[in-house]
Amino acid sequence: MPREPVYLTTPLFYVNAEPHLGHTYVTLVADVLGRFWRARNRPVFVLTGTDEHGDKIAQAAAAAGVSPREHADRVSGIFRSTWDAAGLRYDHFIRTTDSYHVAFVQKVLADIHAKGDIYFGGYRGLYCFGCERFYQERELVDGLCPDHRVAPTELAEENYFFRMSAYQERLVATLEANPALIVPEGYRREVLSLLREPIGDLCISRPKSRLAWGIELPFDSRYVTYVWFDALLNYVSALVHLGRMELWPAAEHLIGKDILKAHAVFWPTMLMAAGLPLYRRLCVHGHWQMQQGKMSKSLGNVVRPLDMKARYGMDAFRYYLLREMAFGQDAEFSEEALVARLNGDLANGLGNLASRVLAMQQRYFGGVVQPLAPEAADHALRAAFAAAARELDAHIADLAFHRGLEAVWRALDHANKYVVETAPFTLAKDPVRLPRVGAILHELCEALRTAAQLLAPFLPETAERLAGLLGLPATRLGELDLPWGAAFAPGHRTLAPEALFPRVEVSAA
RNA sequence: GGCGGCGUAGCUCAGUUGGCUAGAGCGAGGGUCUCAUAAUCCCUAGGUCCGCGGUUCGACUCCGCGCGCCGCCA
Repeated sequence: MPREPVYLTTPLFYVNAEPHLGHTYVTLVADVLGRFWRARNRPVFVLTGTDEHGDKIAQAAAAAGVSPREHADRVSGIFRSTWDAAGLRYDHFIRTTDSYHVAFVQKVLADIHAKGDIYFGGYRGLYCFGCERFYQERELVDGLCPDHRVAPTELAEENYFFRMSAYQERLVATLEANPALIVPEGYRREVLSLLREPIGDLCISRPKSRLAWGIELPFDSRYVTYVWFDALLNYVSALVHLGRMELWPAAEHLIGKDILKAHAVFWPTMLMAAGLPLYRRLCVHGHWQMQQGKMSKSLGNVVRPLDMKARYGMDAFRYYLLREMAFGQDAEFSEEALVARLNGDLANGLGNLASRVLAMQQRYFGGVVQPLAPEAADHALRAAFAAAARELDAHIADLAFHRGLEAVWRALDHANKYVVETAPFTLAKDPVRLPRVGAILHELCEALRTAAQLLAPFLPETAERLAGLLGLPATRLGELDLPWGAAFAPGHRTLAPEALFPRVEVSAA
């Protein structure tokens, strides 16, 4: 049976800032889902990249005394190298300045123009030359530009407009017919509520006299295309370029709630105009609120992923982000909470379990795994892990990463309890009971192996290390996916324990 | 101003279609084991479930109003 592919996308990151927590979170989610579905034998493709056109980029480049292209090259390179260094995987990295992307955007613009869904029209508004942008009345302070404190000029400008309004009705009908098109549910309702009002048409051009750093309109060289029309098309242009359009209907866009409207209104109507099917799902996450603590103040509240990796290890950082945020809702970021998760869940929970099991295996049997002889408590342990596996799958399909991890930890907690209740360290004092001790430890090795398998998409380094300590140096999850009892052949040896997660002292900050 | 979300133990939150004495984790306090990363395990919190009304045999869970945060839109 052919497996349905999963095409995951992150937003294209605007090259006006270096990678911070928001960029990192969504890229991490793409990485985790990619690993998760690959492990379940579904074809996966992950796309990320950078958005490089526009006013702000041209300004930043000018301020730095370089060309827009040079500026974009530099920052785009930082994004790419950051994801690589952080171990966040993607299959293709697209830049909106890539020639194939530019060509594709122009082709789509030409097609929609020819079809009659792009028209030329006038626009009149209040323009601030300092900001190089139009202002709404309500944005002004005492009638003045809030930044420059000068009165904006009333300016009339002619531009091209995309006939977005023509697709409003169809979009509403589509959303109503597909309850899972936008998740979590709250965001779908928000979009439907937004669509109760006329959405109007979308201005998609800027005269070159005002902005030259963009993709030229194929039907009028005096203009470049503006923002979203350029950036959104990346999701398709990359596939066209790579000859992978069979992935298109499988698209699952991961975005932050700040760009919901662009992805839930602009993008679907653009696809309709372009004659393409809609994406499968739009997955909207909340924002990380920065705690105004002393730690982050000096850093300007910027959390840099590689700093976190250096300080706590990438897996601990990954675990914290996934465990602490309910996908869709806002969450607060704090290093104290990260350390609490690291010490409590990772070190005391998972890490310590591995240590005690491997130490006993070593001490009592020289690392050699003994035969199984399941009793009631053993069956209960197995059941706990079987339940965790089921719950994990259900929660991840729902993007509830925090619930999925919680389910795995319930099983790990059960295993720690099992150690105390079966007390192999006490039984070991009586040579007659040694076979039972061996059987208990075998059960626990299976528990650890199962944990490694379940956690691999979330904590890839840890899963690999744990498998190695168990004497199963398989790096591919499939090799760990065995029936309980099948992983350790007679004579199999485990290694001496080593701390998976050293505790971090709370005062260190 | 319109629409939507949220408001549950110190903290972070669960609480399916309304129903037995409202739960978990962390923190805090007490205890235990000793295999382990001074870790594990056990016990302990008596919280106006934002407030006020209403529907109901019965509401944290439904309805209305109000208050407080937050978001989107105008």
